[in-house]
Amino acid sequence: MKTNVLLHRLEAVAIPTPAERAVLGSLPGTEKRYRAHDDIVRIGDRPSVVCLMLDGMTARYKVSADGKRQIMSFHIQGDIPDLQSLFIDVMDHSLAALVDSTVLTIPHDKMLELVSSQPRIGHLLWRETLIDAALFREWIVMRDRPAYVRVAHLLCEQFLRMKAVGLTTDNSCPLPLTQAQIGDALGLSNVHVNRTLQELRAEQLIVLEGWILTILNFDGLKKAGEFDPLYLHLRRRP
Amino acid sequence: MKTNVLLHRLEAVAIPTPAERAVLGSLPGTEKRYRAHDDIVRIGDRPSVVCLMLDGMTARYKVSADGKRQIMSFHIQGDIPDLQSLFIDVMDHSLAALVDSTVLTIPHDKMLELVSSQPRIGHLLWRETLIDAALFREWIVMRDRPAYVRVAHLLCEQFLRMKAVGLTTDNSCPLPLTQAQIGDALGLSNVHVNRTLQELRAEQLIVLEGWILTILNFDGLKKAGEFDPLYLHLRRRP
DNA sequence: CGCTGCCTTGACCATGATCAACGCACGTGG
DNA sequence: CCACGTGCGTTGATCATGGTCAAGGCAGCG
Repeated sequence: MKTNVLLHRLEAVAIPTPAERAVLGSLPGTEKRYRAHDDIVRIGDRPSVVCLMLDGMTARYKVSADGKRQIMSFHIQGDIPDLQSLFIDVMDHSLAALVDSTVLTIPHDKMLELVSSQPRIGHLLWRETLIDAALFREWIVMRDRPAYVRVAHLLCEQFLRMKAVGLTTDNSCPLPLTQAQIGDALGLSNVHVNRTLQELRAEQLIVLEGWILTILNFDGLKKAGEFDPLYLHLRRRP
Repeated sequence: MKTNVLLHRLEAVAIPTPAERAVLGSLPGTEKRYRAHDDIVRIGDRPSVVCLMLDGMTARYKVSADGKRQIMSFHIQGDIPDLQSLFIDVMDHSLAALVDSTVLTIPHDKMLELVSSQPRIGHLLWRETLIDAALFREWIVMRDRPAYVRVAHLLCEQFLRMKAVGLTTDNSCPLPLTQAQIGDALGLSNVHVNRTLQELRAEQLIVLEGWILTILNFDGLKKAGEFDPLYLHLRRRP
């Protein structure tokens, strides 16, 4: 079932009933593949589907007045980056694949049926969008910290989000981002990202090469990034 | 009816049915007053109510590692700044009154009854939280622009949000913020906010005195702030 | 073999922080 | 009614974080 990634996501918070599982499992959708750098949705679009990420990595972004790309969030499997389009007609930002990625596009009307017939799933999806917002808030705050803190913080966040969906092995996770893309997300130049990563490497906190991040000292990295995972709301089901 | 401000907010998007109006009107809540600087909810709290703002101005904030207050959003009448607590148990930030403010606290269970019995209202409230998120995204992007742009942008945003709830008169709106608070929101020092405001005044774009903002040249201010209101999703009902 | 994309390094520079001080309005108490 | 304190706005001087520009290296790929 392609919607397993979604089921898995929701299961972290509440145990689905058999009925809910059935409805989720029968959600119709079309699998689509995008190449790195492809736009999936563009600012100004009025989508009639949402995208459930199955594989790869995408980013929401805007282009600011001086032409710089500003990344506002990264998305991995189980995320529905454009869920907002269910209730807000016009996209106020774009969504692009950063590496080759697979998404399941699900028509708005099917999603609306889902949240109407299964209100609890609706609430869990609502919750997901609220956590999105929590990440945005954290990113606002982090923009005021020095580059060293910002980079360390981002690495902590990415690792824990990867871990939550089972994409980590030991202390490693995929991180298919160029230093320029990290810069676009943190508001730093690629040059400065490079220098900051070197610092973190020199301190034996991380290894980052070939799209793989390995965290050698998570406590150290957390301290470097002033990182408190509270805002991720990763709490497992009580 | 104290929930009129909420009804008014939702009416901007969809015409409520008589049943919906009735349910909204009978929402039970307790009016509470806060003085300037009071915390309404604190990071780490597990609220059992949400706060519908009736009057005044509040801000969500966190305190970063070096002790600086980081404001992430401003809230005015009709907003429910802590609506997220309906679905996320622990607060990941605090909410404070910036001036003397009045809120209506509504128990979670009443809100849950509301969104269950009136799904369309639920969807409109969901939409409100999605617009919140859109503002957060915009703030992330703006953090990369120079101080002059950031300040102009914030003034545009505040004016339009005030206008949407009917708090403007001609080209003026209340703006009960100290320059230090503006700085906390924009990631600028109070000193630099001061200098930037002087620039905007010198260019005959604004008058800002005694908590009242007057926009002398809205087009000019929009240009200065690289401001495009798309992200506010202020569209009136079609 | 020669692109092209990405990482790396060095030199210089600007935006905005910090520190310090002062003015001014307002409120409070003697 | 005046003295004082406090909060806020204003100004000047200095400094640092991180941007920009420029160049080179290296690996993968057509």
